[in-house]
Amino acid sequence: MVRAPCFDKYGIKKGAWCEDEDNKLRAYIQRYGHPNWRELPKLAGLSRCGKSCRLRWMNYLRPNVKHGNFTKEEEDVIIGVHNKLGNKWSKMAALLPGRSDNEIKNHWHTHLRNRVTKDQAGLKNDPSESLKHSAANLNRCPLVLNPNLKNQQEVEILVAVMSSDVTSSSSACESSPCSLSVSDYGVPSDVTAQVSDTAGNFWIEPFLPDDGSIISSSDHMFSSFGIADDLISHATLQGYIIDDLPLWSTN
DNA sequence: AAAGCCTCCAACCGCAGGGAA
DNA sequence: TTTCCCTGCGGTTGGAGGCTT
Repeated sequence: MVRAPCFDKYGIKKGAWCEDEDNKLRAYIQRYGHPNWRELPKLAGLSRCGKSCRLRWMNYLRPNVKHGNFTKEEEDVIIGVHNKLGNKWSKMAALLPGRSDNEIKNHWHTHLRNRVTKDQAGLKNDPSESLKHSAANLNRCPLVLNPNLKNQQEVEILVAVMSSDVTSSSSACESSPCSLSVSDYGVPSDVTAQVSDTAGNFWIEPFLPDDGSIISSSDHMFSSFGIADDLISHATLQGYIIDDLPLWSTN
């Protein structure tokens, strides 16, 4: 189910990755990080283009990346966000720790699109029912219900804002959800300061992971939490990074 | 058994945005 | 201000494996 390996006219390898290549890429990134994807393949001894390396890392080799079946809860999140924002796979990936945008996109096209089309066909006789249905999808999100979640209130706010009309989100951002300070969410100020330092170093220095999980989360959250950028403060999100917990458990 | 069709997902491609020079 | 470079995003494709006839 993968493309057959081949070489282009510049000697760049394309197609499926072999285990040896994976090991080289993983080892290099774990040791030096990825300050420059373009240079990385040369330095790591890979006959690949930088883009290909990045993709392989983000979709497959990254620590904590999840493979296999999507849970009902994950699917509900995807459907809910898709209802609100359309094909914003990276936004969905930001809300589903461990899932890549590519995987979400594939899952949508192969499983969810048809399901949603069917649902909507069943609801189209009553447009108001359709709206209720999409809101219900979001409100069923496990991140609201997960009892283990530490920053429950923050997530509730995120979901509440997402559930509101997108067209009003800019004005809404000027009101309470976006203007709330870190302390408003119950994140200790000393911890926040700690994280801010870490975040600052993150941009300057190549990361040198202890266990990989930290990399995963900070990389994930800082680089792609576009929805949160729009709707809630970064400071709020940093709470998740400290804990390095998934937003919800998937069993 | 085998030929043709379908499904699914890893990987590729092109473009847009942001930052540096 | 403009140009160049790099990264990330989203659409699309290739092809292995499963299914149907």
